Amino acid sequence: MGKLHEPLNDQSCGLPTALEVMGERWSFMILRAAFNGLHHFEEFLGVLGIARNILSNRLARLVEHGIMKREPLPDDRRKIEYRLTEKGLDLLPAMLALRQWGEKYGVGVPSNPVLCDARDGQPIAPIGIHAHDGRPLGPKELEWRDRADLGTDDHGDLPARPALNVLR
Amino acid sequence: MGKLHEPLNDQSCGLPTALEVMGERWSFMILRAAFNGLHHFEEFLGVLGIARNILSNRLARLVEHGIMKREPLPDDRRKIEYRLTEKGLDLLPAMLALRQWGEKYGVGVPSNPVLCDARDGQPIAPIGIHAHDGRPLGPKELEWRDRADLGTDDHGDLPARPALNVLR
DNA sequence: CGGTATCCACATGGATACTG
DNA sequence: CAGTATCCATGTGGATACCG
Repeated sequence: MGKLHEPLNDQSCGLPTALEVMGERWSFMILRAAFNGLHHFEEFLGVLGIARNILSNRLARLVEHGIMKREPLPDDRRKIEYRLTEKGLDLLPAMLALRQWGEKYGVGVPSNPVLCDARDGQPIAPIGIHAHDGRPLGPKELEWRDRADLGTDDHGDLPARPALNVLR
Repeated sequence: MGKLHEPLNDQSCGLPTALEVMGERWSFMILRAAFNGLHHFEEFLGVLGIARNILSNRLARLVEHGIMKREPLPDDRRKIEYRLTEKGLDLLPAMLALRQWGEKYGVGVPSNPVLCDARDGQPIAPIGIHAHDGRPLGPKELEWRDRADLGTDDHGDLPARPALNVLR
């Protein structure tokens, strides 16, 4: 395979950065399991049906990237807990957005469990794009702008293609 | 490598579905380029620095999955345009969520171009989780609930782990 | 329990040449 | 221009045995 562990050739966009960590399919599944409350090596092993060496490798990589932390339990130092860090928890919106897309276009089976507002017990709203005033925005109300046009100077991301011309 | 093209062993969650399509790193990068306005084989080729055969393969797969469509131009049938479908466009929130995460924890360079509200020109709000009334929710205001508890019956996703116990 | 260490299968990816 | 066809390198993943 190509040079998988060289950083992707793009320094100015966050997407390649995210991909470098999440680009491996098992990392995603491990994260999902972690979000659903799994903490131990053998739990992941059983639930995911992943090989030991791969699980070991992926957990180590997630820890390296600061997405999960590894803590031996005080009572039995052989027992180890893996927990999401803040950085890992911050992946929740991305995970949910992907999951919702998969539910919309996949087999069509809404999945379980459902993430709910703890206060009223109601399911959360679909992840979407919102203006700063909170109004939800459809793809037609969006446009690309150069950051420079907003006041701050910056470098390019992709060759300037300011229009979301994907929509006409 | 394992059986990469067997569906991931989970029928009731949308995340594996999404992963099956987006799990390949190049697919992500191609999608990003498409969202930024690229439409042609050689454009992708030049911008992404991907091998011809891989690009060909990934484009075909994206078309297969209904995420992009391939249309020969009426004037010159050799020229082909690749465009995002509705299904592809619906990946935008997930892409943005990942990108924002990457920007927050990556090299820290905010990327270009910036997606803005076409009406007021202001950058969109960060992708986040919202209650049905629109109020933004932090991780501590979230909890997992079984779908059955909401009225509709359903099957399991992962072994029942209703609590987002990741947060305490 | 939570890993390493091996060994092996094969998918992904790069480079390059060729084609309609 | 938009691909195929080939060849080859290596990363990902599975199975299994072993270890502290």
